[in-house]
Amino acid sequence: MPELPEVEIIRRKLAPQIIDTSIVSIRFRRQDLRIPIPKDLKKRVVGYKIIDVRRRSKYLLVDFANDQTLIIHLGMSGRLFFTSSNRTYDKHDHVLFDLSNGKHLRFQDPRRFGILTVCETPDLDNHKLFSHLGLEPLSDEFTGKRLYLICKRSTSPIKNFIMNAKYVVGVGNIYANEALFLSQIRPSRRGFRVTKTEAYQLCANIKRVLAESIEMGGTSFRDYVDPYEQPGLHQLHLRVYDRENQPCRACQMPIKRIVQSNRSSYYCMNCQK
DNA sequence: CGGGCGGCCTGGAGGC
DNA sequence: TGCCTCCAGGCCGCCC
Repeated sequence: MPELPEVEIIRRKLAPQIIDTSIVSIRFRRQDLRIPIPKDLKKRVVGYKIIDVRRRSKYLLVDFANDQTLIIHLGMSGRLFFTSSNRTYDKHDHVLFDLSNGKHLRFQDPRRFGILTVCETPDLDNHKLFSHLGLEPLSDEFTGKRLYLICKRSTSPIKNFIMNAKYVVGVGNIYANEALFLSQIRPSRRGFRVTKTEAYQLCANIKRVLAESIEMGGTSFRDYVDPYEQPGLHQLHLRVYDRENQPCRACQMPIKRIVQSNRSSYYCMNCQK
């Protein structure tokens, strides 16, 4: 499941291969993703030079020289990878891009929670999918001080809070659990009960788990692979996520699983208060 | 108005 | 081996 680190890895590996090329043709096999793929997408991007590949939250952004930006979201099960032109189709290969440098990219997404759309580059921040988005966790604007100031006002559980894209983007279930473990805070603790010191630690630990995962090539649970279809290694280093009843890596107590807002939360009863 | 939660979607796992 | 149920989860939209 691609969260911020996985999307960032895809961006880094894709960028040097596709910047300065253009899309020669696009073939759609299915257009009914979470949002229907716009009918005029081809017309807006085919034939124009790719000038940048960016990331905002879990969205991958491909900028074209004609001021159009292709917006790609991988949802839960999406994959974007290079392939040979004669490879047989998987039933979930929905979109195929042929590039001017002879490479071919496929967008595959069994669950179809993904998004493929386009907008005028200058309008991106006002786009419906982007206008409400909060801070980038790896940016310098995301600080312990700011995290403390906003979570102080929140009555909701801290885990829900750090997963809320309105405040900080890109932190999904895996990394929220991991960062709270490192910060020794239980996921059920209310935002306003997090102290200033803890908020500073939580901020640092969110940055730390995201950066660690990027270094290890991301977390590959079920679906994630990079553009060369290689899985990451971070799943081997998870401290609490998906480790119910397994010993805590710090104190050996069995890891506990609870459900919050229909999502599994994992924590150590002994280490996290 | 903050925020909880249902629903979208499919494959895989587990129970019987 | 097959059928059923449940679960995974990002994100919008609904609703309290």
